[in-house]
Amino acid sequence: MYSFIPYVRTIGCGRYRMLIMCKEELRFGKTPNPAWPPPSHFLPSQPERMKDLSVKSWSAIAGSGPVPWRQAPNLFNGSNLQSQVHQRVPFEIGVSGGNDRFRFCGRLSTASPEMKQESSYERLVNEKLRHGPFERISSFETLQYGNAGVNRKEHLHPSVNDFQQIFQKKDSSSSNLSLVTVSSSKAETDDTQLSAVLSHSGTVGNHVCWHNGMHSSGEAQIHNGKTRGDGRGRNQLLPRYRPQITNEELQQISSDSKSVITPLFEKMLSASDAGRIGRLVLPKKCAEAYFPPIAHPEGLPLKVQDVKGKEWLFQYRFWPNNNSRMYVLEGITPCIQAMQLQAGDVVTFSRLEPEGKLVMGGRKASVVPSSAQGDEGTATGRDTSIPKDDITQSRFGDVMATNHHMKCKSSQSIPPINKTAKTDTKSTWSEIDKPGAIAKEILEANPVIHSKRKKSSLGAKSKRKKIEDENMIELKLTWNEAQRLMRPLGKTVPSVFVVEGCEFEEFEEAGPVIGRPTIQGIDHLGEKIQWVQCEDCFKWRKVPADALLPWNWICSENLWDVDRSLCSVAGELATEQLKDMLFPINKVSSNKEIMTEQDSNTFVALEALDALANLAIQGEGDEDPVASSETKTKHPRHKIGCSCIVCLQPPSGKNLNHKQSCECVVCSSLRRRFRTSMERREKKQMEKELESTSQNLQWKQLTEKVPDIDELNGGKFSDSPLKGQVIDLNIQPEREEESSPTSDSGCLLPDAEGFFRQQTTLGSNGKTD
DNA sequence: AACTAGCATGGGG
DNA sequence: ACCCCATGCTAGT
Repeated sequence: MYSFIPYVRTIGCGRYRMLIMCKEELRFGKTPNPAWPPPSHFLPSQPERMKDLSVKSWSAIAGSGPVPWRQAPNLFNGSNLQSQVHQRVPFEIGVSGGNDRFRFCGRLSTASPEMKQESSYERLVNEKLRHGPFERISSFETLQYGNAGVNRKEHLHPSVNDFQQIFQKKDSSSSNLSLVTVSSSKAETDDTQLSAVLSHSGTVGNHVCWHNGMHSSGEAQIHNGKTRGDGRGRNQLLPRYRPQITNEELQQISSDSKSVITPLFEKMLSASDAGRIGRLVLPKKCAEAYFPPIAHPEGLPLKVQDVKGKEWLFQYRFWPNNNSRMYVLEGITPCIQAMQLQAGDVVTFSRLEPEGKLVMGGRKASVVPSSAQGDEGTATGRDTSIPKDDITQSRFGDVMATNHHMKCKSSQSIPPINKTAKTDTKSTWSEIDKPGAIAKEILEANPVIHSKRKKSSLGAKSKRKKIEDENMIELKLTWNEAQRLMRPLGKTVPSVFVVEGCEFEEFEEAGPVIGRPTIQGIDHLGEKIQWVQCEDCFKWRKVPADALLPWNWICSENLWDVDRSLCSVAGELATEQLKDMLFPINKVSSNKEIMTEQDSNTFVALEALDALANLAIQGEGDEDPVASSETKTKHPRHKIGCSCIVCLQPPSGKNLNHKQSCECVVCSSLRRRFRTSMERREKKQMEKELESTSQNLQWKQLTEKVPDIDELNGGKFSDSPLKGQVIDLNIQPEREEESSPTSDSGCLLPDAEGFFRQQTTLGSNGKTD
């Protein structure tokens, strides 16, 4: 089996978790697939349920045709269905059965010569594929039409009956591939064009793959007299919008056996989508393809049914934006809430046939389409590494493929290839993630991963977010680097608990996620080494620079210096040397304080605190309230001075584990930090005060010389408070002072206090000794 | 002041 | 260079 199962664990550190992959596997993943896996790899044995599905999909296609927008008019309250030409986007359906896999490139709504045309994209793909084992992939014209009894001319105007007849004629036992193409134009009625590319393989166990296709014919939607196509061509939905409705979802939606579901598109909810504003930004292409055409920004009320059958009324509209449009669905909050969706989750839009109802579904980000979990190896002709920096993309491209086999492996479902062409990093989740663990992980992390764009924003919030994201990346890398530490250490058996549906492995004894902090250094030979402190004896030992040490590293684990593998052996690092290493810059000032081992611990603690404060485990309050962190750390086996993340986690505010006089590592470090921040704050405040005083003086002198504004206005406003305000708002220095110090020191203090109070509970008034 | 509607911005594809 | 779209911003309510 074409397996690609990286080592993945959900690592819990409070509410944070981590995806870790084995380096080997990552390497493997990054390696461009030298050859396309044999077709069989892409076509696993078809689960029985897929047969049903294929039938369903098939009938859906036959029955209604994959019209982009076919919602019954009564579904929108507004009856002002524009009569403008509204280009319907064709739906392509491919069928693969057995080892055959076909790809249909044609756009049958257009004249036949165009069927032969491949988009450059398709060409690219074909070129690529033709050199691989996929030579079998058929170009459109090689497929047979004969059985269907539809000649090319007829393609343009078949009736639904044609469809049905075609399918009735289809010998389902035949292993031949039949292709039915239908393009229906009913311009005389509603200008609706119907087009579809259908294919069917009679092979037992075949399945219908489908995806939404769009015309590449150059026909474009027209609105406001403008062409609605974009420069890039509208022949494909972005992969991230391709529907990946799971079988379960499909079944849920089409609980009525007579109804069939046509997945249209889906979208991951952004923060603003899921926000209180209740506006879902619709992908333009999807909106134009599948929603009713709207000519005016006010748009239309749109009835959408949720999977439970409940109907919602949204306002489907657009905003003019840069000579374009932004389509939004307004009033979605109740629906989103009802579906318990949030940012990062996915909303899906489907059409219920034959009613033509729009159906909106939701998928929690933490839910992996079940078929993606089990149907490994159904990959399309795609390559096999994870674009590390584009997991979402990968996920979308790939889960789709494994997802109920509904997507045709056609030109348009191959963006991952395209991606590959660019990045050479490729993978399918199915290949990677047999149990779906990765996908799950990724999906869970999606809000973060998917926030590329969020980073782009320039607002303060976004900047903050960006910083946070960057920090996360940094941490991630660090953790990736330390992945070996993340593995269960020897005999350690983690206890597993579940938080918000996510499994965490808690290493009660083997420690949490971060390895033993070390100090990088250079030994007398000039070689890079690192110093590590024994957890038991606190002596510093020299280990190779590349040694990755468990958090609870002790002397006996000193494999590199057997002579110093006992705690009883003296350390080779003098306190003074250590101090130099720790505080190289503050060498002079540090003379004031004698560096003690406690201090070094504090330093480590500080560093770790800084880096990991946000990661600190939240779990608190369930500890023995009597126990003091001085005598008992969160880890039973840990001792004072342990700088592991768990031990560093200060006691909660609820448990007064620390007294004001507490001298433990954490308390003293926090005390020191607080002192520093206080000093800094006072200094800043003094500076500000000085500055403002001088500015005040200057201002006074100025205003004394400048004629009064009242005088200029004939004294009309001499008593007006506006006078002061106008001045105030524009130049009065106090204004600036008001904001600046507040944001500066003013914030610092509460922060420090809050932090201090919350983290150390050294006193309810936040005072320090 | 809080909320809403809709435009503007700008990073990224 | 152009377009998309997430989200900021702000006038209006």
